[in-house]
Amino acid sequence: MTATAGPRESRTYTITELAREFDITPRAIRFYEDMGLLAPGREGRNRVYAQRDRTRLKLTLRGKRLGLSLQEIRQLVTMYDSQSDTAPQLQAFLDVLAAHRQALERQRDDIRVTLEEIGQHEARCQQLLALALRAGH
Amino acid sequence: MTATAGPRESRTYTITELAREFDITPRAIRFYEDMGLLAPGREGRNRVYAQRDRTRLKLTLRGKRLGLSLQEIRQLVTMYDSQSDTAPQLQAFLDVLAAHRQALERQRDDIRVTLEEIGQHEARCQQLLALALRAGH
DNA sequence: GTTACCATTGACGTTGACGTCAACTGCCGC
DNA sequence: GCGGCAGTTGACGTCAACGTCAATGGTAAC
Repeated sequence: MTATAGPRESRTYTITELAREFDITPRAIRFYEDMGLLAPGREGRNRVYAQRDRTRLKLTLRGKRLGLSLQEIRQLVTMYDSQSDTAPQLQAFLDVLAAHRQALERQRDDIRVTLEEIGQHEARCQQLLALALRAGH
Repeated sequence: MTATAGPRESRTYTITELAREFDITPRAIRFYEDMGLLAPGREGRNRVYAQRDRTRLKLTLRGKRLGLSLQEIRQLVTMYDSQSDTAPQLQAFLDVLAAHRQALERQRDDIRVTLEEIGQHEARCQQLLALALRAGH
């Protein structure tokens, strides 16, 4: 079996591989682990990251880009992973999801408005630039 | 003139008024001033905020919700305000705008993806919740 | 005129998210 | 068997964004 090691055989990653891929430092990745966001396997003392860890790291960085704190990200990621089954748990999960949905929708509106404003500024700048070039000519 | 003081007569605001309106502390508003984001007038020692200041504060908070640092916000706001007129200035402004547009579009995509995921989780939770309630009955 | 209440100005404290540095280990090539 | 290099674990430093506290000042109410 496993002749020549197929391509989707659950690749693993080293810490610097992930660091380079996502353009962060190994220190940051270890810090995320301290914060409970990652739990990679070990090979001796060294960390080995599976696809699952890589995905969680990706989610973490996306959360950061959205302005979430690491604690909030941990809440979300662990809730995503853990299988809740009792009704109160599920309801609590739904509440958290609704809150995040609301925050994201507000943020989406902020972005929409800001993009519109940027468009206006760009148009105005283009006009002024054309004028300046014609005058400078 | 100015009988009964018309409504859009360039109202001014006190610091706590703005703080309450935007649900932040006066301390934060003063801090934004220290960072060069606001420059309210004075009446004796006390700060008086005009519409212009209120707008800048609004922009600041929106920038914060989008994850910008106060320094980045200052760059943007002061560029918005200052009238550039030379061609290099205008070009630099356009470059900054383009960079921010790109960042915002990426963020918008992040939000879109995250909202989709939240929707999936919500649907799954609803199903499980229905099951749990039926079982618990 | 004195109490009560905002507002202001420092100065220092705090929290989150890492950076930096030191001391060590394990492995690889020669 | 020895550099060299990646990785690890603490411990401490740092920076942004405020919070908190003390001392002071104006002013409106009583």
